[in-house]
Amino acid sequence: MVGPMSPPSFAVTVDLVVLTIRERALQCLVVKRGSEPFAGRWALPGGFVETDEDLGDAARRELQEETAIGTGLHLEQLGSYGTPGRDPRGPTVTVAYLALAGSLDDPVAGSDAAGASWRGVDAGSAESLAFDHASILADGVDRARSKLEYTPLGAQLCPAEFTVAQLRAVYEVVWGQTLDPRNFHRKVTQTPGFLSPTGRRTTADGGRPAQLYRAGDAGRLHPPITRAHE
Amino acid sequence: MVGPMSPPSFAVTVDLVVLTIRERALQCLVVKRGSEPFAGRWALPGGFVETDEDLGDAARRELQEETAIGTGLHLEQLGSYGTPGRDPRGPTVTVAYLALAGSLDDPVAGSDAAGASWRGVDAGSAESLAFDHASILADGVDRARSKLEYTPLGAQLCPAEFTVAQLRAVYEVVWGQTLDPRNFHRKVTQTPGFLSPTGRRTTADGGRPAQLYRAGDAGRLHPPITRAHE
DNA sequence: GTAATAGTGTCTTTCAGACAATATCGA
DNA sequence: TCGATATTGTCTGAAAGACACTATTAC
Repeated sequence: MVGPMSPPSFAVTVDLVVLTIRERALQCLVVKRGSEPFAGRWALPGGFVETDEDLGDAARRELQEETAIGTGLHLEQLGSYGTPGRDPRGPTVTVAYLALAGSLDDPVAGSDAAGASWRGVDAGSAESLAFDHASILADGVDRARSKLEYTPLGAQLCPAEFTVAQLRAVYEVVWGQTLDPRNFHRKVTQTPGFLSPTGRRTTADGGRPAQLYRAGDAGRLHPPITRAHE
Repeated sequence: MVGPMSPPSFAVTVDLVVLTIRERALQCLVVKRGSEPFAGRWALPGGFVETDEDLGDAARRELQEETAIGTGLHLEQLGSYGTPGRDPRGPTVTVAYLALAGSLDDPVAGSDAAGASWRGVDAGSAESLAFDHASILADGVDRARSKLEYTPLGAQLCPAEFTVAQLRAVYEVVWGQTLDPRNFHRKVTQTPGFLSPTGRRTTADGGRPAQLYRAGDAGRLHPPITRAHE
């Protein structure tokens, strides 16, 4: 029997998968790294957790520092990644968070980072991300796809006020399939708590003016919105 | 601008929520701690991650060392917990894993720990767990409840071969609600890939002999099994 | 036979998918 | 007027909930 040993020492980081819809595509917030390792490469926003800081608070702080986005964003823990060697600086575990941003809060500023931008989430353009961030991003997109099925979080990817058609576009882009406008309309308007009507209308899309809604207060969709699963 | 600082140092642990059904109740694997902090208190099995070790591997190793259970258990990452002060030894982040154990592999041995046992998961009996393990356990139970809806993992909580009635008992215990035997039978036997018949029968429960099944190869249930949500 | 559990069938309701028809705008 | 989009409605098929009924064992 040996005496008590001090436990192995790790650095802990948070990384954020922040998704939004732009140009009718699902896009992800990335920052250009200003320092080694991977200086000049694109990566998910994130950084070291302080020892007196909760994980979620660290995620919110890093998001604020690096991209000045998303006060009041819905943040959800996605998973943790600790494969040995994933960070050349030494043993590092990262806790990934997922956030969905409405299409309006797009202006992005860098402060800690050399730059920040949105980019598509398709496999090709994600390949070049630093660390294991391509894999984390893929997990985030998967999670977002699932969340849209059984939660009303699709509304988080819309502006504060939106039409049913805009919400449908979110689903179509995230799921990569077209949905029948009439059945979708029936589904979302008749699910209690999904949408709350503002009474206002917009005619921005041409055609008959559409009702404007904001996100309702439902926590979970019953029954879920179904999609063709592979 | 300051120079590069060494990042804050954390210990990283894994903790396991291992659930099974015993005595018609959902039970959880706990170990009695053999050393400080919380010596003599019950806790979830778990321990420090080595720096050259993947998180999932560490979870499997700790489970093996502390309880000699579960070679070939389904292991799934549950979430990470890093509230400052959660471990009196210093800054510690724990990555929790969820596992579902069939009712047969119950004998439990301690080696690192002073003892190991199953205990009910109800709020009352979980209160006394060390660290923030009561909260982790609650999250694990929540996750298990959800997984039963849209995956065939309920079969993982049964022996290798089981009857539809045994499977139904699993759902009833985990969800805390009774299900109609006839509708449940129709649902699980007609969902492709959920169950695979062995051809054998058992009469252990009295009455007409029941078909024995083993878990099928479906990854996801379409449509899901629904439960009354609150 | 009875008691007990397994399994089938049937009716009703709810809801998704397909799609016709109508409504209300701009040009 | 037309072209575009929004919204309502209708029909059909899949599947859940309720529950009668039959099947097969032990006693």
